[in-house]
Amino acid sequence: MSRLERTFYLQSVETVAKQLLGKQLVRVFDDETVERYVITETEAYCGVEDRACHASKGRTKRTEVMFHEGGKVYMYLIYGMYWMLNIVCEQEGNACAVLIRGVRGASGPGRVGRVMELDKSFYGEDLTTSQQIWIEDTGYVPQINASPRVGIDYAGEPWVSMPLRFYF
DNA sequence: GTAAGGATTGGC
DNA sequence: CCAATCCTTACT
Repeated sequence: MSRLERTFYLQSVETVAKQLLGKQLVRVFDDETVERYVITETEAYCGVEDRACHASKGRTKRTEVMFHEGGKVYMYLIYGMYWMLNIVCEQEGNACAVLIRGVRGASGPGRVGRVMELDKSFYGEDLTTSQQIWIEDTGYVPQINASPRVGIDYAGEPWVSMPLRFYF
């Protein structure tokens, strides 16, 4: 199977979030062990206007990579213990990203980061060139379901109600 | 410098 | 229901 290239990540964040379902994350660990994880759940975060998106806080050291062109990894620590894996999308400056909320065998974004042994060191990693993590097409196109995003009540309307969580 | 809170999880 | 645990942001 082939690694997804730049053009895939430059599509709209909502499109990427849906298209990532069924694709597989490939992770090469330090001991050269290779593991593949099929993506089963994602959420789209849409730039500086989306109050649920960290980029709405402005371009800071933490959110910097989200302002780059699509295809890079945005990692951040939540509740002092869970590393979240996000994929930056769209053109440079749009500040959009897709949160990987679940893979086959690991339901929940915190578990995804733990199972794949991801942390701050992956911040800014480029999925089109990295030797440690990338995404491949499987040819499988699942039936997609959508619902509001989880854990962003603070964002208020209309963001809290928008169906930007996708799963199958 | 200090304080508040979070795109969660697992245990009581 | 609630503690764990630490980084980022907001304010003094």
